[in-house]
Amino acid sequence: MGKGAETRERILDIAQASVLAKGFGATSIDEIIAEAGITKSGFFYHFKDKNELAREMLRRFIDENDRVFDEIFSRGRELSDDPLQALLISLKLLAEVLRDAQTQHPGCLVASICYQERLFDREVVDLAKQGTMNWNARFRSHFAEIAAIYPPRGARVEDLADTLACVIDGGIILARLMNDPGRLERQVLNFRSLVGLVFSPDAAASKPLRVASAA
Amino acid sequence: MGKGAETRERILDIAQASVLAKGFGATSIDEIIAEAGITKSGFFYHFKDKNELAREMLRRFIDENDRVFDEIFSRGRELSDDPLQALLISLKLLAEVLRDAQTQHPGCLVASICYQERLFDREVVDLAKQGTMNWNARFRSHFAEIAAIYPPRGARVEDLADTLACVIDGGIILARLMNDPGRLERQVLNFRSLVGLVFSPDAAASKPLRVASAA
DNA sequence: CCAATCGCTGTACCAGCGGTGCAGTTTTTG
DNA sequence: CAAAAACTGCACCGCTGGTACAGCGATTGG
Repeated sequence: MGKGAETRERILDIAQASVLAKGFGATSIDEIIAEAGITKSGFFYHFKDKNELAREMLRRFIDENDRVFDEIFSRGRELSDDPLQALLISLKLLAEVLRDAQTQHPGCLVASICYQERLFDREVVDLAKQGTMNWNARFRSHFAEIAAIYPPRGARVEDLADTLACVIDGGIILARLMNDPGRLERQVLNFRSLVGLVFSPDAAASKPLRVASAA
Repeated sequence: MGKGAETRERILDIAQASVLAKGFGATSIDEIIAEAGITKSGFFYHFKDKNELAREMLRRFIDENDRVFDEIFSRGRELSDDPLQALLISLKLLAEVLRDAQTQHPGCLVASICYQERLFDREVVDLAKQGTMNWNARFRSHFAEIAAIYPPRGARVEDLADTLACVIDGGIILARLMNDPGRLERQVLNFRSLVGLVFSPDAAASKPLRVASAA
């Protein structure tokens, strides 16, 4: 890596940490260059404006995210031949990864961008959109594969992939707002249980210990 | 309503529309006062700073939200004595309201604030937190009531309330990002199906028409 | 070895933003 | 009719993203 690329990466690292901690709008260029030990001219040599910074950050973030997810879901496949079991394993791994990642930086750039749409240009928004579509497609095909074996009950399989995206994005918001990192993990695990319920071969799979109360 | 309160409300209306459309950071005071037909001094006569504007906006928003939700969930109770049926009815109504409200204002202020935390002071964040806690408490007690009659299967009842919040917040993000308003409604309806599954008195309740495929 | 490119620095400047201070004026109301 | 409320007008501040451009040392391909 040449010296230029090195500085560029350093800028992106600093910016990403700041954006995830306090949002894009609250992250000033002056702040970034101070921490990076460069001048304003130096910054604009690498990025023509703040939009380009956002775009490159998002690209990196999505790539890294895809890498982690690929690992999690191929690991699930490794550990079980059954697609349902594989998914349930992967969801457990996902919950753990999200729990641990939270101490590092508890935010989702995509959602952050979504809520400040007008600050960004089309390219940035499209990138966020594409990233979300890719990751939903992954789940949709996984669910379709499972549904071919275990007839789903109750829920619409096509919407389950979106539900997972919602649970993660919503979980991040909840965990942040409530200052309770465990909430995100619990939500993913709860989703996992629901998936198990939807595709359970028979109702007996999770028969509860009959509650001795009303009705 | 005196003239002062009238102007104040007008400012809040304009600000809210702008914030929901393009985010808090992208909403400038100059813009608001231009549309309201007042001067900058006039604005600061009503609100000492942008934080106070955010706070009052949020207060109004949460109150209005609570009002709508109260109506939806009391309507559910009216239409059925059974708490599970009441909730399922309410969730259908909720899905419809969210679908229709989206053309009006397609955002959730609370999440918007969460993602720009550092722009706001403690008071604003606490207000958002309190609002979310109140609305989750509502669902938690509703679910507890149902669980006392219908033993839940699979999912943890304590987390289901959070899941609904996640589905709504996440659904808003997804609908915005994908420019597909229907997604939010589908997600709430899907959640409704999952609730039905968790609390269904017996497995037969939603037996699917057996798929003639693999396995 | 030298010239060109790379990777910056330094300086000067711009408009828009949130915000302050304060004196003065109109409008409302008890 | 006077006091209080609801503003206006203007000057000014620091920070922000962003532009323009001249220059300078290190690296590198011909």
